[in-house]
Amino acid sequence: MGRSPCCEKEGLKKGPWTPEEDQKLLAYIEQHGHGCWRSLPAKAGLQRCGKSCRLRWTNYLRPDIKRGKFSLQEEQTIIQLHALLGNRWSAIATHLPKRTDNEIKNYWNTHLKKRLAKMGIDPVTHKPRSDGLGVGVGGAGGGAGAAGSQQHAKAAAHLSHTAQWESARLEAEARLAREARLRALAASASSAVVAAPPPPLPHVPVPGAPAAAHGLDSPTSTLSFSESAALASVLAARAAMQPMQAYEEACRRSSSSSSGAITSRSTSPRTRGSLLWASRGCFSTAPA
DNA sequence: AACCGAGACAACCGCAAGGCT
DNA sequence: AAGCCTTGCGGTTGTCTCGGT
Repeated sequence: MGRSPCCEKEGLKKGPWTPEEDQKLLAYIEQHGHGCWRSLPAKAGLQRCGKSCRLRWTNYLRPDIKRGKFSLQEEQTIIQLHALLGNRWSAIATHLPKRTDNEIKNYWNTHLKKRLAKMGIDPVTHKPRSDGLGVGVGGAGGGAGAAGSQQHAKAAAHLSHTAQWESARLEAEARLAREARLRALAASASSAVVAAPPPPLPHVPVPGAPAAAHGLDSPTSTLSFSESAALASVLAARAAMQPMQAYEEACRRSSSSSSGAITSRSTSPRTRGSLLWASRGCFSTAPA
């Protein structure tokens, strides 16, 4: 269980990546694939550690990444999956096409967590806070009274069981899918190296459509469409017990004061630059 | 115009799992 | 079986920008 020594070397650059570095990394991966990350920086002429290169590629440079604000559908998916899986961002990213775990994690920490807290929902347990905030917003039963609380407890027990089962199933499915993908990659590796095709146009999801229905894997996806659909059915069942209407209502209220977007600020300059760069066709498919 | 605090997000750090020798 | 190496993951930090004063 050793630890990667790649970052211990001296003389390696850290901090934000420059466009030149991005270009070098992209060009190298387009031509050769990433191969062994540890040896990549030297081959690509980068003064970075392999880990840094891998992160940059995974979270930023990959051509199959969608950037920009999250849709309401995506937010709901994140919240529901977080309720099921907790902080397992990679598993959550599996069900959000073209989103990276890092992006989802950041979005949760900077937006969703705060908003849920504001609504009186504990972002960790996804249950209404005991301080009385957010009445009628969270909880399966949602109502007051003995019958309501009994129903709530019943539903909570069911959810707990569902979450445990789903968590174990996800792990197994992810493992199987990963193996299948590796086999497929190995089979196609020889024919996918030179002459990368033109970059695909960014996929624009249909608002309101289930993520799985896009038929596309997320950047970190390890599950097939049918597997995603299976989880989607679980989510749908759970959604029936979740106060998502209240959440949507809260979103509408907040969006009316923040220009429709969930964020109070529009796309950041950094993101704007990335989008501009992507739109110029700097991205292209590359063997992973 | 300058300063300051908050928000947003890219990037880093350290740990753990799993493969390979 | 044991140790090393690579990769993946989640938590945290650093940096930049914007809005308010």
